[in-house]
Amino acid sequence: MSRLITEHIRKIINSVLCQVYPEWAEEISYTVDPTRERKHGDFATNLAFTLSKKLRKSPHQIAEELVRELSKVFEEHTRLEVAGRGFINVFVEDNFFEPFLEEVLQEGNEYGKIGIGNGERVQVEFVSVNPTGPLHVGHGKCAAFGDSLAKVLKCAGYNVEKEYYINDAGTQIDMLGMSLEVRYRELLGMQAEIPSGGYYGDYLIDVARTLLTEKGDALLEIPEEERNALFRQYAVEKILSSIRKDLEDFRVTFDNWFSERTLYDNGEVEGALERLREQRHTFEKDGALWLETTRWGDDKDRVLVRENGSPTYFTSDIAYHWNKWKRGFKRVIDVWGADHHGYIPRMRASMHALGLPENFLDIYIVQFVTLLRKGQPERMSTRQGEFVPLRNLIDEVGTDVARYYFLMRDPATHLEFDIEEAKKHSMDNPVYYVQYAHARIASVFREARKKGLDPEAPAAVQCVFRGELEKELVKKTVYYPEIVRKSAQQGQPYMICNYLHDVAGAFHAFYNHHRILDESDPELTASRVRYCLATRTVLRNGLSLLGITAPQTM
RNA sequence: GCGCCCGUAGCUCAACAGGAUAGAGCAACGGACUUCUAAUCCGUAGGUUGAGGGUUCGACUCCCCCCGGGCGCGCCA
Repeated sequence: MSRLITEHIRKIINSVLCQVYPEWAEEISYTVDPTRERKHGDFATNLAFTLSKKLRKSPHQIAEELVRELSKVFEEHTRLEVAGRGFINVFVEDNFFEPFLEEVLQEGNEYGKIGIGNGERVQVEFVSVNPTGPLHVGHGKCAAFGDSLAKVLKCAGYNVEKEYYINDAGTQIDMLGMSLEVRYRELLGMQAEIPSGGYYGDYLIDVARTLLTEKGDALLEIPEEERNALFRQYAVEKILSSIRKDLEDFRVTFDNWFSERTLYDNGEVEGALERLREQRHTFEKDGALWLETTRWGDDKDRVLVRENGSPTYFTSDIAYHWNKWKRGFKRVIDVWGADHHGYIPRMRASMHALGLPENFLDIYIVQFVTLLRKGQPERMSTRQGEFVPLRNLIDEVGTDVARYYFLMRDPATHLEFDIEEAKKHSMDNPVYYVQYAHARIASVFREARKKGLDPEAPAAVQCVFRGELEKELVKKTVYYPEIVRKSAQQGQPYMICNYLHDVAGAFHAFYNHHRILDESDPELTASRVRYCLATRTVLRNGLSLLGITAPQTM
């Protein structure tokens, strides 16, 4: 388990706090952050400001008192000062970082794992695209986000399961089956028209073709009900397997694929309705059964069972989440496309209606992607058949680039993805910037081995920085566990991207100004190789959280 | 009309639970390869954080109002 460097400082401060202001030590909240500017030291805390509210004394005065006490407790190689209106700045000697640097090297691939999740069971459900057509680029953004979020949470100590919910029931699937049948008829030379609301995409022609070769040309003679089921099932099966293939090539995997139909087959939809009735949150009106979602802030109440007796999609979704709860998840995360955000209030309301804890369901909304090509935006919509399949993007820019671009921003914001820019192998491309740093380290290590050095061997050297660039690099490197924590707490993998870009920048600067392998100075070489080793570890581990490769050469 | 998201340098975005003089990259301009990969580095320039109020020691960050953009408001899924 990796240590957080600011936690280390915080512990020291807390111990003093307990002595000086025991009455506030518990409840006071304050920050310990690395500073932006060199003259403010290495870390700074706003403790005096937050205390000043409680103590009704000036921050500056409090800071001075605290510094007097803190100086007694801090190690010798730290210096404290009061700055500005009451900031406490902490200056540390180089070897302050030594144990943290050593930890990176010791933990290797495990570095960055922290325990804030306490092994709590969390489920991340994402993509869950209807098996009615291929994945498009927007789905790709959801896929990259959900997959990476799950990895980050796992790294933070949660027990995470990834799940794909297959909407294999309902009218859309009926439409799909009918559309496939139309394509099948066309192949047999018959006239047929795709029903309105059906699926026009060419992919169904391909499916019809394999259906024809696999099952022959006599399918239309089967009685209607059985035939419909056959076309439905066949279409879902084929499309789902192509979705799986796309996801696999995008390095997105799931622990579980959950079928909506099983909820009906196992009576769980009925069970959920039963539960809602027990909780007395349903009522009948106009021949339908309703859930009083307005009670928890929804705009209007929602229908659970239609006048014709069939449950709505909403109902099976409630049953699905009830099922998640019964499976023992303490917290579930849903990742939805932006077009579903109007669905949030009723979903939250239904969780209340079931009697589930307030924080059980977490919903992330992923905004759309605008794909640009030479300034020309390309829209996507599954129905019209004019969409950009994720497959095309993977083929064109590759999985690494696509994933990075999807992950580098808050998913709640619109993303402009310029394909031409992304294809450039240049500094326009942040993916390569990060990967290049990793490849450079690999290259240095190859060179070292040629010279008979083993860069991976433990070296008996201490942190003594020759210049700010070395210190900056090490400081950033050992900050990695904090980034994992923040990223997990806020559910934001983009923080990993920003951080890695930052580390890569620190490395490139270091690399350009310092000779790493210096035969005239073995000790210097040894310590610089250590910095490289630590940097490589962090780059590699961070990239793996993003599902992006860390290349040896470029 | 109502609800949610967004608005920061010319462009794309940061700013980590309210902290110090708002930072990067791209684009522009000027420099650095007899050396471990120049897909790199160093420097210059670029801002009333959409507008206006409020909260306080302190606001890009929180509250109110307005402007602009996106999305959603089915007994569809």
